[in-house]
This record gives sequence, structure tokens and C-alpha cells, in this order.
Amino acid sequence: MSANKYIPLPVIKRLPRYHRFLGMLKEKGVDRISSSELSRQMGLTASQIRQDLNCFGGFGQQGYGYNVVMLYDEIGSILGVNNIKKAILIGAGNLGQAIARHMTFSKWGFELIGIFDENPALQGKELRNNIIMPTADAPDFCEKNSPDLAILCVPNTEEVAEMIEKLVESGIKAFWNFTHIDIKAKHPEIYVENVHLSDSLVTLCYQLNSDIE
Amino acid sequence: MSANKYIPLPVIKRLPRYHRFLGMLKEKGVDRISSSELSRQMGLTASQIRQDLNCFGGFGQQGYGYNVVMLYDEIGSILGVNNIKKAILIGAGNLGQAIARHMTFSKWGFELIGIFDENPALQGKELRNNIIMPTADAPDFCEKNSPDLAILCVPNTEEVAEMIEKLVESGIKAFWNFTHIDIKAKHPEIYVENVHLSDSLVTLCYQLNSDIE
DNA sequence: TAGATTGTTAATCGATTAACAATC
DNA sequence: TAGATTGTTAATCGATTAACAATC
Repeated sequence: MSANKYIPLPVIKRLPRYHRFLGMLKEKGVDRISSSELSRQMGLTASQIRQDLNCFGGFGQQGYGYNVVMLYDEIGSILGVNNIKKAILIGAGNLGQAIARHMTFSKWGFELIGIFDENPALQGKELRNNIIMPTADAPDFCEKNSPDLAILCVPNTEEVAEMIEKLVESGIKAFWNFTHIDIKAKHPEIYVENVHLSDSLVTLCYQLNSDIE
Repeated sequence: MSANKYIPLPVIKRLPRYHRFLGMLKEKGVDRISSSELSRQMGLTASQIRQDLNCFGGFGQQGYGYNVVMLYDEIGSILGVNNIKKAILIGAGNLGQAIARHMTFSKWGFELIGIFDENPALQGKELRNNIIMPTADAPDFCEKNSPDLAILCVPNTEEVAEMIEKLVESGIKAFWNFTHIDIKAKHPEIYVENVHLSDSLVTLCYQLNSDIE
């Protein structure tokens, strides 16, 4: 439908932050903002903001700037936060539970329709309106309910790698991946967002260390 | 002490991943690897690996490649994973508990010496060998125990912004920031690693959406 | 020595920033 | 209209990739 112009990855990665800031401005009741004022608040250049937004269309008006609500809605629509997407969660340990309880999935159009865990002690328990099911049931569940996204909050085991294969076969289109398993290598067509928490912590390790020398 | 050559941020961000991969190779008992073989495994170019490593020194040997254990140790030492750094955790809700239980801090030289939460129901309880203390006590605790890092696992409230100010005054040098508060803006000298989980999820939202059009 | 692979310089590529004409 | 600010093109900057001489 759209021109489907190629959008550089760095631009895509900045969209959620634009959306977040515009949401805050909207909350505050600000109704217009210029690229230079927004750049000041977000800590980037006005040029970059205009450049980024113009990948998707001319949302501003010369001499005026951008209408906050309109721009917020436009970016929301580009991101597709209003389209319902079904998600499942694999792993309901500490991290999985935190993700399940902490994230407001609905805000981005995600619906958590299934939670799975290996641990029999957790199976049958309720978490975020879901009854925790055995992990082995996940592929079958996907065949029946066709979720779009799988959230992986499990340790990096061989079985998990196999589970990923089965999930892809069952039609999962995207992974929110908290493991260190490299999904993209085998499945370049699948959308993967890796969250390597330890890598992020290690970066701080380096920076604190640079002080000492 | 060192030449303190400027290291580009993208290089620093790749170091944890190099360290992780070399750790895995070491586990497997691989004793040497060439940049081209490592590049194949990591999904980047051999040029980039050699370029990156040579920011810190010539760790390889022509005609041979790199000694896995030696390179692992070198990168570990660059990152400073063996230097003890004290950390505190602010917020012991779902996310804070997951972080406290899930991360093997010791692997990167971090020691979790204090956990704080606003919620009186949590105060006094044990978490990862720490008794949860009232958040208000954190600045005083920092004066006495001088931790290097504060991990922020709390909602984005005005009080948290004030707490950050106090923590900086009390000598905190780095933040592992799970909130959306912009710490760098006010404190450019402080090391901040932002983990915007929702931004990462929203990126998947965009990509799943791009399928539909 | 010959073969392999590094360290490093040069070329390319892409992203960011600057500039300015278009226009509200 | 004059002033402001966008949309867009051009210039700059930096990061990645390619090439190759050095050398183990």
C-alpha cells in the first residue's frame, strides 16, 4: 500500500523515543512544538528530527512547527500501536514474571495470550490473567492461536534452541529475546529484538574501570 | 597510566559481546581462532574485529590468529571484570527482584551491597543476601559505603528524580537505568546505561506492523 | 621457506549535521 | 507582509569495509 521506502534502522530505533516524548508533551497539554525545541528537550539536533520525520511524511507546517497530538498519532500509527498483536511468554521465572507484570503490553497493541514454563510447580498458576502452561505445549498452542510474538525469558539451553525452531515453524513472526541465542543467524526473515542485559551491565563495568586508570 | 586513546562508542558496545563469545569458545576448549572464523561465528566482518581489537593493542599473531584464553583475559581486563565494584539496587518490585535474582553480578566484578524499596511491606525482607531498606536511607548508606553503581528499577516519579540528585551528591558514579528519567542531561560526567525495555518492544511493534502494509 | 593471518592504511559507505529555498 | 520554521539538498563526519604490506 505505502511507497515502502527503505527506512534506515537508526531512524526506526529512534521512533519509540519520539513517541514517548510526544506522549509526555501531549499529557502536559502542549499543543505545538518546533523541531528546535523538541531537539533541545530530547538532546539531539533539530536537523535529525526533521530528517527522521520526513522519512514518513511532512507532518509539520512551515513557520508553525508540529502539532503535538497530530504528530503523536502519526508516529503511533507508523509504529502500529493500535493494531492488535498476540504475544506469548516462554519462561515465567523471575525475569518472565517481571516482564509479565511490569510491561503495559496493551499500550503498544500487544495482548499476552499464553504463558509457558518448564517448572511443574509454576504450571497451573495464574500470571497476568493467564494460566501458566507446560513449555512443551507452546508449539501446539501457536498452531491453534497464531500469536505473532514470542517473548523468551529462559536460560540458554539446547532445548530452548529447539523450541525456537518449533515456534518459527508454528508461525511466530517475531521474538523479544532475553536469551543469548542467535535467532537471526538461522532465520533472517524473523524479526528479533535482543535484550542482552548483561552486555549493558558490562558496558558500565568498562566505563567505571576507565576511571581507575 | 594508559595512552588513554579515544575509543569510539560503537567499539565499546561490542566488547561485551566479544567477551561473551570468547568465553564460550574457551568453554568449548578452542585454543586459537582467526578473525575470519570469529567473524563468521559472530556475524560481522573480520576487518571489524581486527580494527576493534587494535584499538587496545595487537593481541594476535600473524599467520596464527588469536589465542582464545589470552584474548578472553585481555578483553576481560579491558572491561575490568576483575575489579570489584559495589552496587546498590533502588526498587525491589517485580523488575528489581528479577534483576537481583537473575543477574550473576559477580561475573563482572559487581557486588550488590544494598537494596532499597519504598514499600514498607518489602522492607526488612531478604533478597540476594541483602535486607531491603527504606529508599530514603539510600543517600546516607552511600555516604558510608561508597558504592559505584546504582541500579534504578523504580517507576518514573518526581521523587526518583530527586533521589538521583542525592545519589550523585553521595558519590554514585554510574547508573544502570531502567527508568525513563534522563540522567545524562543534568549529569554529563556520570556513566549511564539506559535500558528502555518498552522502546525495544515498540521496535518489534513497528516491524510486525510493516508486514501488514 | 611458503602459507596464513595479522595490523594498519586507504577507500567506501552511510548517517548526521548544516544550509537554505520554499512556504505557512 | 515579515518572521518563523519546515522540507530537502548539499557538506561533513565517522564508522565500516577492503586491501595489502608486514611478519609469524
